[in-house]
Amino acid sequence: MGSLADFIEQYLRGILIQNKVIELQRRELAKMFRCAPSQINYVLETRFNLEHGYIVESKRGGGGYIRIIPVTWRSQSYPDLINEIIPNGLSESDSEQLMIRLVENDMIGADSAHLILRLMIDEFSDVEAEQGDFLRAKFLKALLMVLGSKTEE
Amino acid sequence: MGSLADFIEQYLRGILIQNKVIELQRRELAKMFRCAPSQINYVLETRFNLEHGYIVESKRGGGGYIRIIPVTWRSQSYPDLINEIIPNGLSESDSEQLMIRLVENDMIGADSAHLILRLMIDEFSDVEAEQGDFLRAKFLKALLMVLGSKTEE
DNA sequence: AAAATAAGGTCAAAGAAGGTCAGAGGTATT
DNA sequence: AATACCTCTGACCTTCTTTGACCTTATTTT
Repeated sequence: MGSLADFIEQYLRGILIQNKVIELQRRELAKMFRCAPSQINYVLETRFNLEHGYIVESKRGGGGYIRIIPVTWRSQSYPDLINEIIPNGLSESDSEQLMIRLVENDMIGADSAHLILRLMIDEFSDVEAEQGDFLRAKFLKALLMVLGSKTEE
Repeated sequence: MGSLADFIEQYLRGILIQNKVIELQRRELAKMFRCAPSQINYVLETRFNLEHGYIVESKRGGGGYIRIIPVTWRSQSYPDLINEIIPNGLSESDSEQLMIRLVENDMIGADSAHLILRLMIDEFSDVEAEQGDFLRAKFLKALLMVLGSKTEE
């Protein structure tokens, strides 16, 4: 049943109940669980990625660390939803159609939609066609991720 | 935990909250932190360079000193400011530094910054280097335009 | 003016983290 | 049983920090 990865995951989740953010050293954690340091990376990659609602930051060298920051989305599986809705490339006209749908589905306000569409057309117009489509998609995806996160400032 | 460089950085930032400009002696500071004088240069180069928003001046010889001067962005209209701030290309580490400055200048919340940075790295990691830098810059520009418009949903 | 002294600057090398990836070994699915 | 998927490790890589030996510049003393 519980694999080592599962235990490490549980341990980290436990800490996250008490703390808003985790900051730890890969070496130390690996030592604590008597495993290879790269095992920690495995746990982070498979259980604490953005889709799962976590941002992982790290620094190498002396004083290095790994930091885990939870993100809350407006709904569970929000990232999945976005990935479902947005294709890998968006032409200008694709973008327009999609923005209309997003407004209809209450994912963004009408005013924002106009601005976003304008930017998707203007800002990326000087980018080579295929790159542009690609960038538009990436941009919209990321934008929705940010807008959909309950980070509140 | 924090490296020595981090502590020295903290110390200097603390002083900068009280004073508009810092003037200090490398030798003294090194003695205070019991480290090699060149360590001070390291801190200045990595944490108080122009990209981080500081100008460092110094003089050698008797009566020598090191001066740290914070530079602030000229406040202008939002779109102009964005264009002024963001260069044509942003490497991953450029992005990190810039995000820190954006937070320091209250242009975005700290939580959003972490998320945006993660997206800027993840979304373009499979793009060829130079193109990636270019796309990151475009991306951040457009993103700030949307986030900076208070259209409310 | 020359010499001594008092700063700060540079750079390479060692040390201290964390990252990556292929492959071995398990477990589950069909 | 065969295949596919998940876990785990170890060898090797990249990045960040810290120090020390040596260099340059400014001031003060002789």
